[in-house]
Amino acid sequence: MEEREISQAVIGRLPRYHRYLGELMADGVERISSNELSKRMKVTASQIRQDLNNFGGFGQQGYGYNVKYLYNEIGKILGLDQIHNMIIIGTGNLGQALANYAAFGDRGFILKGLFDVNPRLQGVAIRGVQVRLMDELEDFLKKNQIEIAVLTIPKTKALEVANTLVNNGVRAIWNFAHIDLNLPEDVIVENVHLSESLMKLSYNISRYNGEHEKN
Amino acid sequence: MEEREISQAVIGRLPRYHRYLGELMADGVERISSNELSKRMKVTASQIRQDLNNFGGFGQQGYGYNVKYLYNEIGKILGLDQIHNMIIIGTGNLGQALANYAAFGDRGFILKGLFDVNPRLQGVAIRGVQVRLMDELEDFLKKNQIEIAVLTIPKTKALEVANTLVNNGVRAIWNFAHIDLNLPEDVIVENVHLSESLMKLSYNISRYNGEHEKN
DNA sequence: TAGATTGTTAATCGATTAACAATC
DNA sequence: TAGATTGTTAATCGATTAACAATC
Repeated sequence: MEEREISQAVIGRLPRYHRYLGELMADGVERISSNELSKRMKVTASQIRQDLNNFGGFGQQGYGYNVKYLYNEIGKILGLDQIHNMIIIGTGNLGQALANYAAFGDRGFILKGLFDVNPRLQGVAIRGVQVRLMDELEDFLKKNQIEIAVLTIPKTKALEVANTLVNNGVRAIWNFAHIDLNLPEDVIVENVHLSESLMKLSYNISRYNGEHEKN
Repeated sequence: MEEREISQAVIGRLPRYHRYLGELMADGVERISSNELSKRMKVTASQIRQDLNNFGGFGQQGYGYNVKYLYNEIGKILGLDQIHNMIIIGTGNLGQALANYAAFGDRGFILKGLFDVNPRLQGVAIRGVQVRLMDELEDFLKKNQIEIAVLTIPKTKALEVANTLVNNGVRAIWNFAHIDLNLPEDVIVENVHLSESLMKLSYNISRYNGEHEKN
């Protein structure tokens, strides 16, 4: 049962395929060839076919791909057909923004709890989920099966909290803290480092200004 | 003056070097070798040296790198020594979260304006910057030199607003809308597609559950 | 059947790693 | 000077693209 790893480069492109296929579906398009999709997405048709064939043959020669079918299949590959129980740690601006982002629920990411250190937030409810204090976290985790935790807290507390999460069964962390969490190998960490994203933007501005000439 | 492009793979790593060097500085570390940094960051020493040497020789044989100097040099490469005037379009939860993120200011990203369609937000101030209605946007852009616009609005309006921005001198867009903005080549777009990030997380959970076996 | 388009193998390209001479 | 470590060239690895036979 030797299984070749699929590269993160490929995985990183799947959500974008999924998005485009969703749009095509909404536009009532029934089928699409790799060539036409390639034009819309500005990637090569070759890459699309290679990427998809990591997971199986979803198309048909001479026809192309059925949009709805491919959309669903990619959804399954991404685990969007499953329910994922989720909590958010840190109910500041960013935590609230994510809590309010209803679209996550549509994709099977169910918000089960909100936590914060600030007692003034205690009992406040966002989308029907009330904010709990951090000292309730461990107990809550023992009583509820939580798969994903969203970390929107300052980096100083992030590692400590992450360890608590992992020790109580959390399998995956969506990390917005500006720190690399060093956790056991089997814990999935997906980082969103906003300041690093802004720095890349900044670099590219300077590049266009010609500030990177070597002399 | 032929200039070889530096790959986005390299650029993508610079902010992380910068972050680690900042931490080393805070810890009072004066110098570091590529080898020791490689252990901390879990990348190869070779990659660190190759990456840095795209921009010049910042180290010294037999000594390593001066932490503070390298931190500053990478900061310059990333354009963090420059002032970048910035506005945020869409003052919902996410827009507010970003507006409140004070650390951006420290790095030279100055919040000059906030805009929203919702009249109830008009005049509300966040960090001393008041929210304006969208119909003031064009006039505001003509009167102020804005380099970066943060787009935290629904995807339906994003492209239209982006065009207005670009037509009025905005050079770079930090795009949080779930859409690919097709803009002129010289406009820098840095996408933060949160739902795609969450899908990657989700894929990796399923992968660990062994749900991706081919049979 | 003829045309279209996939799935897949082979070729190319680029990025990462290894090795080592230069030099502090 | 001897030891350490860079800067840089060469080797390897992996990802992307091209090509085309298989097949709907």
